[in-house]
Amino acid sequence: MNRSPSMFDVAKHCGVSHQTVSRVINGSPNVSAATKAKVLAAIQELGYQQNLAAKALATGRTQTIGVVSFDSTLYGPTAMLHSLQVAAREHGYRVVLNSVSDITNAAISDAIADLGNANVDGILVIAPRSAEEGSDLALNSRVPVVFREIRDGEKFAVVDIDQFDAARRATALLASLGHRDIAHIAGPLNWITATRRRDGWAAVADGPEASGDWTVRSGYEACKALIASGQPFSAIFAANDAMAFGAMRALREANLSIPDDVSLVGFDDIAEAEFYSPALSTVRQDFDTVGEEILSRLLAAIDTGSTPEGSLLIPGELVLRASVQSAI
Amino acid sequence: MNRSPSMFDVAKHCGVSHQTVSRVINGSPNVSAATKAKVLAAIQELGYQQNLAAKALATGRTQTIGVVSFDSTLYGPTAMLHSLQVAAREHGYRVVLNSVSDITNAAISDAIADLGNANVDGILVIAPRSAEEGSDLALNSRVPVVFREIRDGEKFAVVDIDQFDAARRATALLASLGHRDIAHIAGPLNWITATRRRDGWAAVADGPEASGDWTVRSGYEACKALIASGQPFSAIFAANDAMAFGAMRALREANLSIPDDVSLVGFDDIAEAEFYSPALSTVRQDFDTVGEEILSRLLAAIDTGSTPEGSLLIPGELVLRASVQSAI
DNA sequence: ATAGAAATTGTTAGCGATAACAATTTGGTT
DNA sequence: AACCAAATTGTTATCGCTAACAATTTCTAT
Repeated sequence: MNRSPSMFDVAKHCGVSHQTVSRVINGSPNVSAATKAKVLAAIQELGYQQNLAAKALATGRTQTIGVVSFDSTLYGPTAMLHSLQVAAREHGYRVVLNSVSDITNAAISDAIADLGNANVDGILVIAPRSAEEGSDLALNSRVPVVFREIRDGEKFAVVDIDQFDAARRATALLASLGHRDIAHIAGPLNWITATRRRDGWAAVADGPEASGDWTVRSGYEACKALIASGQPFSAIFAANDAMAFGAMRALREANLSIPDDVSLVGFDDIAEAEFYSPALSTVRQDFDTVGEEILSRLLAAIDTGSTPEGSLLIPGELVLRASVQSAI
Repeated sequence: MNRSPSMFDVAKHCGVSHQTVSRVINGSPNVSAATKAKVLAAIQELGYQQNLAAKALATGRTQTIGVVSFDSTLYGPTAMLHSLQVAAREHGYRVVLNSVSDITNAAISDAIADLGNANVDGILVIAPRSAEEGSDLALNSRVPVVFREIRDGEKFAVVDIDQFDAARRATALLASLGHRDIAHIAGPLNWITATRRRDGWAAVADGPEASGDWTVRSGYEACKALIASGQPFSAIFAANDAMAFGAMRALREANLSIPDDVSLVGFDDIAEAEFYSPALSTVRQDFDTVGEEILSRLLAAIDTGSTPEGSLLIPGELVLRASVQSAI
């Protein structure tokens, strides 16, 4: 079992110094074409691969960013991670994942700390944040951190879709169609995202409210509860498409037609939404832009050695489909 | 800008040698309780964090596995990655992601090579594999690699759901209900998974066939094509739930009732499937088990320094719901 | 031809940890 | 009290790379 060749092996193999090999690998301009070719050939021949640990130790950089994600197959976290990966690869950065299975501040702090000594150059927290009171998020990271979501009052750098505004506009759309009683199926209210969307709804509408946990089933149950409550409503704004889909089933079972009896709006614009019956009106979130922006803020902080600051809110995009109708 | 404290700083701070600090950190049994406490206090006070790059350089281990995943929000890859992360964390391993955006052998080879010099202890390829002819997958990795899917003829270690068998059983179920003409909506046939499921269907049934790209829309189009072809069928086996959902819409538009006119079976058992109208019969894949098995094979190879070998096929689980009915 | 500048190469010293071994302290027996 | 073994600590070399500087070669202009 012979160990992998090092720079010295390559250097010896073609009669130069290891530093010259290093120069070739790192694209230094001051290497003659002849030696460069020689070195490259030796690298090829020996199957040399750079040892990143050694490089990291020498430079203090790893070209790796840590990502704190949420361990689930929910659409939001999944799509966000996907977009981020694409952005990271484009910028030549690797991604180390550290997902939390619950979104408490304690769990997220732990994840950040763990990534901190995994020698990443910076950290991106794309996991949803908890709305529950309790301990603050202790951020004693030596590397810059950018969030996708922060609590009111926190001063960390953040890039997100403007959840409140998007929800407000979605609800306002229903109101503008003449709906007076607009119900809401909220997400789990220990998620900040869920509270933002709820608040956006509440800023415009007044109507019955129930909450689920983002799943289809919970949307179904929540909608049944809304119906059973006896409170009138002619429209529902659901905090995500999956729950809206569950609501569709509940409405159908109650012999309520969409959109004739009840207009319905979701949130996310998942691929299926267009194919629901009827096609679902919803809010599209541009995760690609969020990914690019959040990463570029982090990279800027890494390069300048500064602490990332400021917040960027990207508007959601209303997508109008057959599930809404004028109330008149 | 003072650099992070090193072991030497901690050692000096409490008057021991750096090696003793190392022993405390790595839980060596031969440290007196008194010094241990002293060191721990100093670590706390200085906010010392271990430098993983240095540790990796010294030990040759990183406690990190590389994962080659597929860059998408499709259910399969997403769920697989999720399960894997959970398993990795349980075993104390970090995950470095390197996703490919196309599944050619070339792209996957590159991703493996890149992870290879990212100093990972082992590599897991959970990305779907391409069925297209062409260059073989060159596996010149210095660390062990386990796959989630291999081509016939490849001799790499592999752990997967038995796609062929699951598809065969799903189709056989329809046949046992008296269906003679069972159509198939295949996935993209440049995916091995799609060919396996198609082959499983073809092993039992004979009927019209169309193929999509896993999306709802493509299932809708494929089903319309099946209907337009005029060939008779009383059941459809779709290669995933999303396409089955698209097919539902096409059937409804053609005034065909499910399951009275056409029985329908999908594949994946996504959360929504139970709430389709009618609820969709499908095949559930136990990704958690795949994740655990694939990881434990890799870790075994890492520990023993051996090359991983052998294959494990985990059966899919048929889930029977309202979308199928006897043909009689 | 030759000095001086520019380009190219080589040498040495860390980065922060572990491994292997050496040195010291502690404890138990006679 | 003296001695040996066991437990605890310290010392030095090393992992593979880059940074900083030193040395050499090559070119250009007189």
